[in-house]
Amino acid sequence: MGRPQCPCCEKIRVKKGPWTPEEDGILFTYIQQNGPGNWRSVPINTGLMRCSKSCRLRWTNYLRPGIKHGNFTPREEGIIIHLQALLGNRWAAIASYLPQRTDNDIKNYWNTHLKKKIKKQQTTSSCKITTSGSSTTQNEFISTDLCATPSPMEVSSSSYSSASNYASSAENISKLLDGWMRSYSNDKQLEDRNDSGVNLEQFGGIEVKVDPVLHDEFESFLDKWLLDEALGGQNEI
DNA sequence: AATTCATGCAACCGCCTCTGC
DNA sequence: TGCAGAGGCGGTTGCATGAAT
Repeated sequence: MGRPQCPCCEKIRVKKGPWTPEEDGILFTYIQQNGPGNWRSVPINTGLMRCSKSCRLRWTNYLRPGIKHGNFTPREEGIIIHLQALLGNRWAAIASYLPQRTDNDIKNYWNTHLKKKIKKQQTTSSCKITTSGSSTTQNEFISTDLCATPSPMEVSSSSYSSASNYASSAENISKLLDGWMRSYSNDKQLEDRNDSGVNLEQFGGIEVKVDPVLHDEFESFLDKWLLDEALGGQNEI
C-alpha cells in the first residue's frame, strides 16, 4: 500500500485533513501547559491522532499567539520583496523579520500575490520599473534585483555555506531593515504627501516609501554584498 | 439559478539539517 | 566518525469559496 508519510506515523494511524476546533483546543491547551517542543510526545500525551509534524505545523502556522492572518500591509509587502530579492525563497528567514507572520503565510502571499504582480510589472515594463516620483539613479537599484540579477543566495549558494558568513549577512540585513522599518513608520505620517522628500518606489507594482538616506545605505550594502559575491568570497574569515 | 473557473489558504510530502548516542 | 531519530523547511496539492458566465 502507500508509504507512511513520515517515520513517526508508522506506528499509529494518523488523521489527515483540516483540524477541528476540538483538536485545536487540545493542542493549544497542551502547548500552553508544556510549551512548544518535543513534538514527538504531543500526539502521545494528548491522544490526538495526528502526526507530530502536523501538530507542530498547526501550532506554528495557526495556533501560536500573536499570529496575524491576511491583509498584508504595503510595509510588509516591501519587506518581503526586499528580503526575497536578497535571500531567495528562504521563507523562514524572511518570516523572522515579520514576527506576526508565518513562513507559510509569507510563502502563500508571495506565490499568490507578489509573484504575479512582479511578473506583470516585468512584462509590461520590460524590466524598467519606474518610480512615481523623480527618476534619479538611486531609485533604480531594486529593479535589477527584481528583473535580472539573481539573488545573492542564488548567485552562489555555496558562498553562504558558512554559517558565520550567513549570520553576519543576516545581521546586516536586520540592521538595515530595522532602520528601514522605523523610517517607514515615520513616513506613514506623510502618506498623502509626495513632496516630503521620501521617494515613492514601485516594487513589482507596489508602491513603497523609502527614506533616501536609508535607501542609499541599503544600496551600498547591496552593492558591497554583490561585489563580495563576484570576488568569490576571497575575504572569507 | 446552475455551472464553470479562478483564487487563496491550510495542510501534506519529502528532503535536509541538527543533535545525541 | 557514522548512524538514527526528530525537527525544520520549501515545494506542492487539494479543498473551500467567491466571481464570472
